[in-house]
Amino acid sequence: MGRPKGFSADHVVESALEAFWRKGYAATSAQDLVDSTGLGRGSLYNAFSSKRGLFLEALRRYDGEWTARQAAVLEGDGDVRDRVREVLMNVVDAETAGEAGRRGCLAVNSAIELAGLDDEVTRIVRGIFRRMETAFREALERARRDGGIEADRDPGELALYLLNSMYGLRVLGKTTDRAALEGVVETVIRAL
Amino acid sequence: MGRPKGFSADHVVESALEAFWRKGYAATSAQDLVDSTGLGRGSLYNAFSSKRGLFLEALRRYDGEWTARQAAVLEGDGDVRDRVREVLMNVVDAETAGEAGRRGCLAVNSAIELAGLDDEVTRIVRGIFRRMETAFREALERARRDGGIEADRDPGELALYLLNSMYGLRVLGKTTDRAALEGVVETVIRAL
DNA sequence: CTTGTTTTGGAATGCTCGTTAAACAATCGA
DNA sequence: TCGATTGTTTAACGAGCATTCCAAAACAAG
Repeated sequence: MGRPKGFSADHVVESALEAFWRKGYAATSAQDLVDSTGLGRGSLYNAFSSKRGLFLEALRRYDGEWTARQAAVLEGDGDVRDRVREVLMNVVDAETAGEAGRRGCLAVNSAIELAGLDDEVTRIVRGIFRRMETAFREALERARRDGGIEADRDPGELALYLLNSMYGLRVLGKTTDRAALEGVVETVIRAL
Repeated sequence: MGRPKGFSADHVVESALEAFWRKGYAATSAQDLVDSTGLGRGSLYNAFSSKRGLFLEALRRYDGEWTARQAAVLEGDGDVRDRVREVLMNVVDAETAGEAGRRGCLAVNSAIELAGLDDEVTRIVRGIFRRMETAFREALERARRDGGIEADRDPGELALYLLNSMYGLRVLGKTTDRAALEGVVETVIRAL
């Protein structure tokens, strides 16, 4: 009953995600969201209850898309080093993609801007970090059983090490050229 | 000539630095700066020309203090791994310092929030990154001459690797407990 | 068609933002 | 002592903020 919505909530969240990703939470205004989603203010506030509500939705969407895709790479078959390289090179690619590049990772950006200041954001970000850490760890555990890495290495410690390196790339990616980032990726993998 | 200033510019920049460090650039208001520095608005805008001007000053101060201190550790004597460990553990200490902790690194925070959006900020941040990278590289070059690390390693590549790891710690530090961060530090150093 | 319900677009709200203006206070050289 | 100069204080500014409200519009059910 009632008038049907004239927009797809998925598409709106996607547009909002783009805006928040590019400028951060505080610097993205309600007007920016109106412009980027194409909705009127009323519709926006009717569908999502506030700017923060829309942001949380966008952050969850980011988790469901980008994080899921990266985790899936680690769940695939093949040498663990190759899979880790693919994940890290996906980051390098994203950061050096020209027009759409240098946006960082929304989870990292949000951790820097809002962790410790907004509990729900902190919770979601922690979830994203943990999800990637688990994906790394499970890939390393499988590799250890298959002889892909030596038996005396600790998959848990190495997983956190890889997570640390990956998020380091998101920071260095802001100012560093592609060749240098590729060098870092190789050095990181050599330690496995 | 004229009325003398009733405040120390150094102290004001220091207070502003604390405020920007805790909440970021956009989320720190002019009122926040008035409160944290104790100056009136007029005096603030008379001494520094704008919120952005004060922020740039704070960022330069951060470079002159924290970055300089970390670089100095790398210039000291002793095993290069011990010196690198000290630098990385300084980061872990800062992130897990309770009340004053989890603020991240102002250069990293600013890179995430403003790199690519503000040219002068980008320039300063790039300078800070380069300064730390150089400090790492020179320490590694000395170690390679002294036999501290093997002769076939590339100090330039390793320096960027360490920079990457250090800034990764600033991200993970937002949500990760101390023991895990210490584990990362050891894994990073083992790769040297 | 009417009635009930929901969405829509945009004007309007109160508030806070970064910044400026102006009157007043403190110091200096003469 | 007095004018020139600079710092301080506070009120005020226009702009933009997130959010709310409301009348018109679009549907479903009866």
